[in-house]
Amino acid sequence: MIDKQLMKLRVRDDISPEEEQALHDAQGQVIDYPADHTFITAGDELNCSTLLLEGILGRYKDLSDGERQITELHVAGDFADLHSFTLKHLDHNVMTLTPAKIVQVPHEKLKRITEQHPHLARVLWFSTNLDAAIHREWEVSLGRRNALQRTAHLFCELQVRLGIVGLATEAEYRLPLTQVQLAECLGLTSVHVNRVLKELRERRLVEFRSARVKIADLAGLRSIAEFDPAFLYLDRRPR
Amino acid sequence: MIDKQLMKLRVRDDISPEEEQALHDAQGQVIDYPADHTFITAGDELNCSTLLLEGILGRYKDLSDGERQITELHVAGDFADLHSFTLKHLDHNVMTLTPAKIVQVPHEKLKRITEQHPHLARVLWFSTNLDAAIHREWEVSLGRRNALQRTAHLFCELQVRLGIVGLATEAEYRLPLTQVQLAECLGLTSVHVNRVLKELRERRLVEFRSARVKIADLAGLRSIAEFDPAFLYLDRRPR
DNA sequence: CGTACACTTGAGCCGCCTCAACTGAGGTGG
DNA sequence: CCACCTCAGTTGAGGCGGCTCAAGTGTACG
Repeated sequence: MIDKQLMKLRVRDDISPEEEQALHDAQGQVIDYPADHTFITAGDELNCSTLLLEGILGRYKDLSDGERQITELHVAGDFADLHSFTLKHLDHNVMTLTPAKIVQVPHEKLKRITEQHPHLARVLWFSTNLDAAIHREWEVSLGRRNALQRTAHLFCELQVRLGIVGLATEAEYRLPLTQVQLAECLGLTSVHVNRVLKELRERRLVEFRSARVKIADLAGLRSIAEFDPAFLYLDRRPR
Repeated sequence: MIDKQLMKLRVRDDISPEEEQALHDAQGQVIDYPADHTFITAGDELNCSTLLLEGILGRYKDLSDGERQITELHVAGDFADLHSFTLKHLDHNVMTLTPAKIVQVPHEKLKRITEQHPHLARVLWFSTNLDAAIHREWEVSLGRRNALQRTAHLFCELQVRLGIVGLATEAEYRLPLTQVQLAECLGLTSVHVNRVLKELRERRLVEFRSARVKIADLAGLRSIAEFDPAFLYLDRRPR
């Protein structure tokens, strides 16, 4: 059930059979959520973390004028709030953007892992640092890339991240998000996202339609986005 | 020498005398760097982390057109690249924005801490998650706040972070950054930062001049920025 | 067959950028 | 001691990328 999480971890690190077992044993309740459901609210006291099995989640913050910024997307295999293990409560909300299946991992079991499996603990620590690296890349997009580059960059990022867990090829992947949700990731309005998607289509780079991303020219897409997958740390760490 | 780091950690957590000793013992070489010096470049293989004792550091990425985005500022007491312990190399550069004194902490010693001091390991893990929370707040600023709010928000953030280590009062703090460097944090041009600073001054909220931030109206400043210090996790974590 | 919701497109506006000129404070060498 | 350079900061004029407002189209679902 946590095979996608293991695929993700094993891209970057060795996971021994004992460590795999420890992860298996850490699993708690499995839950299915509908789309558009906020299941963690900023400030809630948390005693378990959420491992995503299927679907797409978003971490987000709302402002008083109703604007929303999604700060990271999560795909199958991601821990959506592993950081709540050390933070105890979150500074942001977490919602489903599509219907989603998750499994809860009690913090008590994570604590035991830190005490009994130091290497696995470091691997989990790495996972939260990878989330931070994704945040940094989004900061660069939001601060310095224009709407076209920013959108292209997000499609490139998701192609790699979904590819790791077998949910994307170089040519396409399923992405059941609305243009409003994309806009909330990109710091744009949905109207402008719509125009950008049109331009990406007309330039024969990528087509986003009916919940699919069809990449016509991956090299070209990466080129205009200045996409460098280094921030996703795809190389293996020495044990 | 690491007293500011301990001040920072103890705002959020209990640090036992043994743990304090372990941190002391982890210290390696002390180095003084001049201002404007990039001492970690993306991709460099790293075997120690950098604890900042004095000065201000910035994590940043450059784009091909010469634009730069600073993704986080570091102040005395911060680990500037504790995450390099799990990442092994960084996806971004780290530079001094002012003259700075740092102490290196070998990864080998951090590894020993994860094996012998699980609680302290979690505290350090927390520190990197706090950096991620700061990244998220900057994403919100860059994505959804206008130039005035964004600038005000940064001044509020630094007031709290410098206050923790005794380098800021509610009324003022030293901040020897240029307007160009501020612009690189804020995703703006230095010309526009200059106009924003003028407006903040004219509105009697905050004055930034000759390396000092003088806060005329902290409540007002926080109000226009919608600043909520919750993202800095100032509450104590149960042991 | 009506309602809701995602998407699409046009027209006009505005926040921030670009380009450029100028001021002022150090620092340095003749 | 001053002429000169450099670099941070300041200000104005004009342009443009993305926003706002508004009116559509398409489609799924009751």
